[in-house]
Amino acid sequence: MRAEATILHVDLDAFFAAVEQRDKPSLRGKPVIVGGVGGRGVVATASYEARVYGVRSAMSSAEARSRCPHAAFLTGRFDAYRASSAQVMALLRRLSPLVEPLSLDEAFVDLAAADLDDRSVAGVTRVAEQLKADVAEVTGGLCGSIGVASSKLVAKIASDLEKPDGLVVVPPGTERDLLRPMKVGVIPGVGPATAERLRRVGVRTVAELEQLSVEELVRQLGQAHGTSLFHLARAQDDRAVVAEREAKSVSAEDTYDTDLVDRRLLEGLLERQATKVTERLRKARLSGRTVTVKIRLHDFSTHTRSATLPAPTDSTRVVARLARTLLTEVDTSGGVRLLGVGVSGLADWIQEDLFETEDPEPDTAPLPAVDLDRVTRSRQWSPGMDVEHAEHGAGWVWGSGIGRVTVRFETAETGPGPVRTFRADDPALRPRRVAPPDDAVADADAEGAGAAAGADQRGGAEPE
DNA sequence: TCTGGGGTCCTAGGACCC
DNA sequence: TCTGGGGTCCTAGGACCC
Repeated sequence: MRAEATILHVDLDAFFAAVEQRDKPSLRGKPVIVGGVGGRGVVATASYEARVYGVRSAMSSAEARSRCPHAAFLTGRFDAYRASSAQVMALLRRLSPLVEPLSLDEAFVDLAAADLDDRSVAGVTRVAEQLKADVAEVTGGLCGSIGVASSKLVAKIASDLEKPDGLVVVPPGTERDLLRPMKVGVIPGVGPATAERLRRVGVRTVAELEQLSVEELVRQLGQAHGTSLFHLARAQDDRAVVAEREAKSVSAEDTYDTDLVDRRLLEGLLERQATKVTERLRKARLSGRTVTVKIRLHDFSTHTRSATLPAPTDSTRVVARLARTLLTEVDTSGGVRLLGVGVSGLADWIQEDLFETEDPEPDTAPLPAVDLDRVTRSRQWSPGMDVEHAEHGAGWVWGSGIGRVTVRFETAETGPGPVRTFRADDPALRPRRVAPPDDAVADADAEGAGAAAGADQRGGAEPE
């Protein structure tokens, strides 16, 4: 928290809907709803005319339609939104080099890094008023709401106070008085689950939140969330405006209008998503080590399965194959409503390039299928393990825990491949229950056996 | 016609290292 | 022999944000 109100938060009003109304004059003054129009769509943005009818973001499109049947329902035109967003962000960067976009329609600007001679409340108010005028001009009439304060927390809350087309500057020193009467939910990070937990200990407002000790908050909400909320309740917030944030993951997911059961269809859809994700990775010159498959079943329960490769990849083949294998770990026989593929553990593609070999198409080398029925020799075994841990010609197989078997796909030709853990009850695994071979017991007893297995699991394979 | 899609961050447990 | 302790990596799930 600084002595001056130099953190500015801009939030474009009903952004997607506003772009539509700007581009299609016939929609102006009418309720416009942008979002999924399919059977399972939800509202991304509702114009203020639609909000009158109680239509809100994240509401199902079906409900929105019953509340406001005469609204224009549109699927998003994201290229148009991106273009307008870029215009606004460019404007912000002219104001200050320190701009942190939070999404297409929202950003923090650090005015302390701006070339400003008057940082008084009156001074930053003039800056914000000019900015609003500039936004309208460059975008062809879009409105934004602005909050300016001594911290990110208060600037963001302030930008929301007079929406749409709002401007609130919070004078330094008055932050806590502003927050105290507000519901705890105004604090970013306090969603329905946290609000409910707090309600159960008698806390509804920020003033009441202030009464809780840090120990009590940590007990209720965990270390990170508890301590952070303790400080935010007191308007203590030193988070910096960070201009360049690196992506941590890239993913694609789709919800289907009907629950899907057909295995081949699911695999095909997974493949398509893997293609989308890896194309985006390559475009961003990124690659990643961890592949995650997300599956939402008919009952809306959501499951993820992930596996980490020994080296980063941006290969469609590798990601698709691993995704397909991961899919087998979840029982989808009841029907799948959502399927998704993500890649995380991102690495800089350029850096990886330095280690590229001559092979122009390393992706095309097929990974060997590990035939678990032919697993013969136990590599590590400990009493009580459900599944034998073994190695065989096409790959290493070993246990990383009771009831689990980890396989590394690796051959002399392909080198280290993906590592994946199967559950003992995985139908794809069909482990044979065998007595541990003598040498495995000896290995397990021997000192250093664990270390050797660990090196392999790291994707090691490199000789020490 | 309940409940999108793209993300981020945190927790917790197990394995493993030193 | 009756049992370390800190740190990291990995996986699964959940809360949250726009």
